[in-house]
Amino acid sequence: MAETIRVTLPDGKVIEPAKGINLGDLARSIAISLGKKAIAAVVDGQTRDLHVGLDHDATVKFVTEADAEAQDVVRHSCAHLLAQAVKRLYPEAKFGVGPVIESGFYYDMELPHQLEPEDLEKIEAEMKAAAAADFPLKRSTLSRDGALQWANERADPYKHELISDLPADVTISLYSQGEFTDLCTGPHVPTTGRLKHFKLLSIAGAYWRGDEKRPVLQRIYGTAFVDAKSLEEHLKAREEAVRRDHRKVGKELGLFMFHPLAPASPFFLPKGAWLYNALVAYVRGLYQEFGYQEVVTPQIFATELFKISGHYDNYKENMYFTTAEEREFGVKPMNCPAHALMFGAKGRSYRELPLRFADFGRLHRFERSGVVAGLTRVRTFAQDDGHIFMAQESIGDETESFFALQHRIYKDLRLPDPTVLVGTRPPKSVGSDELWQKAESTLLAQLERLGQKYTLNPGDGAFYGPKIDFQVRDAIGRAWQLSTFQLDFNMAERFDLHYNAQDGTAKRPVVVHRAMLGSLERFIGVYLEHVAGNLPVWLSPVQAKVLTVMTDVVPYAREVVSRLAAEGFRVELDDRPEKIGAKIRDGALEKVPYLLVIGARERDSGAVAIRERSVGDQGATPLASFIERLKAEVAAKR
RNA sequence: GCUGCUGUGGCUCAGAGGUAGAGCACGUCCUUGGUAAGGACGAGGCCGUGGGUUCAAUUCCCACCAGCAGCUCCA
Repeated sequence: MAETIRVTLPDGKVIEPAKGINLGDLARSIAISLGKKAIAAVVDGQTRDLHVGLDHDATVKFVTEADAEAQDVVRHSCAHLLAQAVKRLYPEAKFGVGPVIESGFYYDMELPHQLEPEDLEKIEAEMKAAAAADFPLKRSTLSRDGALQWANERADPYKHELISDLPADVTISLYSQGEFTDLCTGPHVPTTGRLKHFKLLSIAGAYWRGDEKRPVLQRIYGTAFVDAKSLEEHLKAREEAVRRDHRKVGKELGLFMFHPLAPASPFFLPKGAWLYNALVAYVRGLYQEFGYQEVVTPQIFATELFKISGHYDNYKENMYFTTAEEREFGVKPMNCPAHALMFGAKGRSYRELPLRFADFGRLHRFERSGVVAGLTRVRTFAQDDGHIFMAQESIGDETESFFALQHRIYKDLRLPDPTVLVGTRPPKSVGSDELWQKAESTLLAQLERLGQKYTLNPGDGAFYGPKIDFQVRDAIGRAWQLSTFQLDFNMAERFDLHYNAQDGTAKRPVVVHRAMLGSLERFIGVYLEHVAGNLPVWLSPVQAKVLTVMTDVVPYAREVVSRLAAEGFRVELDDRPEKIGAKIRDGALEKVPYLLVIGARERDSGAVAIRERSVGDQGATPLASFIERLKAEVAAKR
C-alpha cells in the first residue's frame, strides 16, 4: 500500500493521492479536461510546473489558460523556445538571460552573426517547428558545481557567470525540451505544443547585466499570449501606438519641428507655440488661486552659483558652459539656485512663509546623443517649475495643497490617474534622522488621507529629501515622469538661507521643488499621444474651420469667420475652389474640432452646418447658437 | 555614450555603378460641386556632409552629422 498525502484543492475538497505523484498526473486524476488545460500549478502559493512531484501535504491550484499566472508561464517558456530555435540556427550561440517582461519576453545572446529583421522570421519559423514537435519539458537538478561544469562544457560564459553568483549550496534546475537544455528555475508549460500564440518583435543591443562597461549582447524581444485574440489585440495596440506617436502627429499638424543644427531642441511652429502658451496661461491662472508668485530669472550664471548649489560637482557633464571676459559661466539646468538667491537676497520673516516662487524659465541640459527622443527627452525645455520655501511645520499643508493643484490640472486636462511613486531616504543623504522621518511620515500620511494609491520605492528619494513622482505612459508604453514633489533639506543649508521665526531665532526653511506638468515639451508630447492629436476645443490651435461649398458664398463665409474671431475663437477659412468632400477630408486630417460647412442654404438662413470631429455631420444651426456652444465648451475645458 | 538600423523634392516612399522616379502637397487653368480625395498642365532634387575606390559614385568603402529602436544615464 503506497503512502498517500493530503492535497487541498481551491474548492476546499481534499484528495489523497500517492506520495510523489507529479502534478500533471494529479491534474489528470481530477479530470481529464483539467489535465489537458493545466499549464502549471500553484503549490502552497508558489507557481510550479506540472513535472514537479508532490511529496507532502499541500494546497494545490492548477493554472489553466484562463488564469493570470498562465501568461507569464507561457512567455517564459517562449523565451526557452526562442533560445532553442536560435541554437538550432546558430549552434555557436551563447546565452545570457531570458526573462519575462511586462509586454512579453526577451532573450540576450551572443551570436557570430548580426541579426537582421528577416532573421526574426526564420527564427520564428524554427520556433513554430519546435513547438509543433510538442517536446515535453523535463526538469532536472544539479549542484552548483555540476551546473558550472555544465556551463563549461557548453562554453557558455554568461551562464557560467550567472551560476557563479549563486550561493554554493544552491540546487540548480535545468529544463530540457528535445535537444535543448537551459538553466532555469521554471515553471514551464508541460510541453512545447502549448506554445502557439507568440511573435518575435525586434532586435536590440543590450549590455551584459546592464553594465555599460561590459559586452553588448544581441537581444531579441518577443511577446506571447495564451490565446490568439490577446496576441492580436496586443499587436493592434502596438500599431495604434505608432499612429499616435507625438513626433508623427506633431509633424502632421504642424505643431513643432527639429533641425540638425539644434539637435534635440524643438522649434514650436505657430500652432504648437499657441498650444504651448495656452498651457502656460492655464497654469498661470491657477497660480493666482494657489498662492504662487511668478518670477523671471536669468539664463546664465557665473559658475560659482552652481558650485554653491552642488550642480557643478554632480551635474557638470550635463551642463553647458561659456566664457566671457575670462570668467566662466554656466547655462542654468534648473531654476532652484536662482530662487535660492532671491530668497536670500533680504531678511525673511516667518510671516512671509510659505513663499512660493513659480518660474517658466528655459532650461538647458546636455543629454547624451543616444537618449534624446522627440519632445519627451530634449536638451532645452521649460517646466511649470516652482519652489516653496517654508517652515518645517508646513510640510503637511503644502503637500496637501500641491495634491489639490495637481489633481485639478489632471482633471481639467482629462488625464488618466498617474502612477504615484514615493521615494524614501537613500543610503547617502543629508539632513537629520528626525527631519527625514517626519517628512516621510507626513508625506505618506497625506497620501493615505487622500486615498491615493502609491508605490513605495525605498531608498529612491533624492539625497536631499524624499520625493513623490507621478508617472504616465506614452503611446509605446514608456513611462514618463510629469509631476513631481520633492522635499529638499540641502538647498537652504548650501545657500545659508534662514528666516526669523516667531520666537526671534533664525531658522532654516525647508524647500520643495515641484511641477505639475513637468517639462512643457515632454508634457505636450505625452498629451498629444494621450489624445491621439485630437486636442480638446479649448486647447486647439484651430477651433473651427469654415468650408465653402461654392464661390458665391465666400462673402458670407468671411463674415462667419470674422464673427467667430471677434468672439475670441481661432478660425480658419478654406475657400479654395475644391469640392466640399475634399475640404472636409483636409480639415479632418488636420483634426480641427469643428468644420463649418457653408453653402447657399446656410448663407440664406444665417446658419452654419456643423461637422463635429468625433461625431460627423450635425446639420445646420444658427451661427449665434454655435457661438454659444463653443463658449460653453471652452468654459468647460472640453 | 554603446549596439544595430536609417538618411533620395515640403511630406510618404521607390530606385540602380553610367549625373533620378511615384503619390500627396504646391502653382496655373478648367470645373461651382452639399459632408473624407474632380480634371489638365506645370514648377520643384548638391540623392545628409566630407574623404576614398573607380574611366564614372546618389549607388561600393571609411569617417562625421542627424534621426529611429534598445541598452546605460536623467543630480
